[in-house]
Amino acid sequence: MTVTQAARSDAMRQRILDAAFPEIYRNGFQAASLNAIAAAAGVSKGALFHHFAGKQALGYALLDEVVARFLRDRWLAPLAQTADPLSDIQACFRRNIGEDVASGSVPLGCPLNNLAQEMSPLDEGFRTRIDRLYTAWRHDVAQALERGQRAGTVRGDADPRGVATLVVLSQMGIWGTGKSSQDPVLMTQAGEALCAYLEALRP
Amino acid sequence: MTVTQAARSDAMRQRILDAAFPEIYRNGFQAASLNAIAAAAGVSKGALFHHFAGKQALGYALLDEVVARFLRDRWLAPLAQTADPLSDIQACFRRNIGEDVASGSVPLGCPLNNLAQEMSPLDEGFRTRIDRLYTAWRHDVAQALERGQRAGTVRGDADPRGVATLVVLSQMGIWGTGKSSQDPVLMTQAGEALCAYLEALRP
Amino acid sequence: MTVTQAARSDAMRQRILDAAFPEIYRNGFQAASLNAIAAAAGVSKGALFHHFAGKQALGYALLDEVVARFLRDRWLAPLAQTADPLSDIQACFRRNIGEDVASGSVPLGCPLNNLAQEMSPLDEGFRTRIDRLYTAWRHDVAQALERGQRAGTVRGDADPRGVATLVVLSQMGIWGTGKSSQDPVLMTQAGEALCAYLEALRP
Amino acid sequence: MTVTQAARSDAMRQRILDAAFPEIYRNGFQAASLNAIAAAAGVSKGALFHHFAGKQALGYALLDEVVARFLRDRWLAPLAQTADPLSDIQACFRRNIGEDVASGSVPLGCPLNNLAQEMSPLDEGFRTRIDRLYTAWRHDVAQALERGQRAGTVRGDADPRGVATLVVLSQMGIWGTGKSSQDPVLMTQAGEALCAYLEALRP
DNA sequence: ACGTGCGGGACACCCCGTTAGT
DNA sequence: ACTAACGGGGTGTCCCGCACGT
Repeated sequence: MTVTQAARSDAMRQRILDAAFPEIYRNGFQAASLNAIAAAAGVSKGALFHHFAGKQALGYALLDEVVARFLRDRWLAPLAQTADPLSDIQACFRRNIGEDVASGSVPLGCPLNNLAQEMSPLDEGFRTRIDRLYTAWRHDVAQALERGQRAGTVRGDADPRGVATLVVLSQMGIWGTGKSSQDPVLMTQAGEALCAYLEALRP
Repeated sequence: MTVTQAARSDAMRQRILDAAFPEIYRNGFQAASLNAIAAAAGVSKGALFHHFAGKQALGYALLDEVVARFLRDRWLAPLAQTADPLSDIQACFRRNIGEDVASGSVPLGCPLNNLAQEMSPLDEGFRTRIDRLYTAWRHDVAQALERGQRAGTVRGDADPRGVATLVVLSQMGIWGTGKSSQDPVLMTQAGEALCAYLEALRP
Repeated sequence: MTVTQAARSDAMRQRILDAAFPEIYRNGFQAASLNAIAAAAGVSKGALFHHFAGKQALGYALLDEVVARFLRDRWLAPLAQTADPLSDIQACFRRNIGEDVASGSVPLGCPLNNLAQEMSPLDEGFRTRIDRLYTAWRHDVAQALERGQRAGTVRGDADPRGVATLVVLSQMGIWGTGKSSQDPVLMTQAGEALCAYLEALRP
Repeated sequence: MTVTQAARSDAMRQRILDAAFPEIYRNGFQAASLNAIAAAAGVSKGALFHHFAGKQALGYALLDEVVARFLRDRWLAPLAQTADPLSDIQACFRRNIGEDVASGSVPLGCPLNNLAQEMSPLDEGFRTRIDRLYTAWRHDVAQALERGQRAGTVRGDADPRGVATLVVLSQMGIWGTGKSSQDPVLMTQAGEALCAYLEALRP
């Protein structure tokens, strides 16, 4: 009983977020329509407004909850405790590129990068949240590389933070390339170019 | 008479494009307002629709003319006939990053990349034009690298196309990083990470 | 020919104002619906937006044009050149009260006073325009009284500006009384109380 | 227990009314937001609807309780048993005008008059309640004047009801004038014009 | 070639009220 | 007695594009 009301509310909130994600992912934040999101979620606009103070708040929640989880699952978790970060980073890129290519759908790029490019200069709240995610990303990659250096799987003279910056930056570029080229070969080739660079960091 | 009329017409067309560029650069294509563009150009909306069939056509023309020229001047021309491409690419990145950092304004990223991220998945005409520009970019960089290999300034075992892909992709990533971090240091650091990578390609 | 376009435009603008007046008169400015106004005028909302930058601008124009003319015709013109202002002011009150009572419709009060009560504290632009009208009103009444003093129809020891203030203030109060009482007798009695006061100002 | 519960309930009801008064006073009844009122009262909307059947009922209660008390304290009580009504009415106007002027805040007029102007033509329930208050007001002033006539402080040939009507009507007008002019001098001058009129009613 | 008037539609916002639950 | 989730509707704004007319 006590669980019913609160649980139903959270479920509806989640339904809205789940419906908002693809809508915003496809059309961008500004062009996304709250009407469409509400319709996709099977929710009235009143309910949407009840759960989120406005479009901005919905976008913030999307970043803080959905996109952050997306990032954690796809990019951060695989490196959490690795002793051979170069291999795991390479694997991570190859796997994610492979999945995107295999899905065959129109390449929509990286959800986080999409929001970053569109909203960072327009809304400080967005920018802060996005920057926090990218900073965490770079931090985790750098930490993994340091662990690799201690484990002897990464050259000691490599600069973990510089490499981490380039890895994350390359992720942006690779998916951006895929988006405008719609060419799986080119995207794969871009990924391999990065992997080759990483290969050179082995002892 | 005839030449005057035609010249005036072209000038007005150019005024519209020049006004459209910052408007679209700042707000994105979809969020940009034709009213605002016409007002900024000091032109009636009738004139705008006379010169361009619609918003889409204006965007296409912007890409084909303004953005293409922008790309040529800032990134392609410096590599046109170089015999030491690595140095020139490094210089190019450092100069462009330096200018952006020095300008001190809110970082709006790369105009071409902005349109690529926003419009590539939504409009095939945009995607084609954008892809054409990026392909040319990669091609010119690859050619410059080959020239460097022949001149002995680039290691012979480097893959010109792979490196070119990574160079262009890094440009996307560096400016994307700058946009969401608003951190000149980070952006500079990212540029240096790329320069270090290029340094390793010298014989 | 040359007159056609501009004339049609002005006619439509006037249609909108004419439709806006009763809508705002009845419901107040804030509660008035632009949808309803556009529908009553037989005009699309796009056209409405073309002629007036927004609801506020429509309200301003209504004050500056329609209400100002209303005031001039009903209250200012009759006193324009009178030499016996007390009689003319009394006649003016009696006539206007009589018309309102005879119309039999629900008493909606004075359009200017309605806007004054609602919008003066909320919007400085409204307040300024309203104050300008009331100031002109008081000024014209005071001038008429001075003319009467020179003509010997008004006691010389009367204070024209003080009396004018009370006359205008009474107009507000009389129509306010009529609105809430919906009692023609009471409204007439209020008018007569003012007339009696004015009567005491004769030499 | 029972008394505690009932007392708490009444206290909450009062909190709502106390929060509703300024909100409606400032924005008008129609533009006032129940959400804002509930928030200002620190009460959930459910509680609000528990105590009042709807917005209308809340408005009625506000008139019947808060505004009526306001009227009684500021305007009726001072005349309750006076034998020199003219002086007391003058004093009442001067004090109330003085307080409003001294407060220095944006002049929001008379709460009762505000509701009268806005709601009288729109809602019969409002109109009835407002009319009742104004009728009582006029009645009390007339009675005080009659008392003055009997006490010899008011001329015997004055018409108590006519004068009372003009007094109340002037109150409306004076505060209306203050609202749109935002000019303390003008408001004071208006009050003095009324006081001068009353002065002429002394024997 | 260029300007104006105008149309239809979509947008985010947010309101008031009810119902299911505590 | 009181709360929170939720529904449906209406708001002002403003956009893009067309059809005139100059």
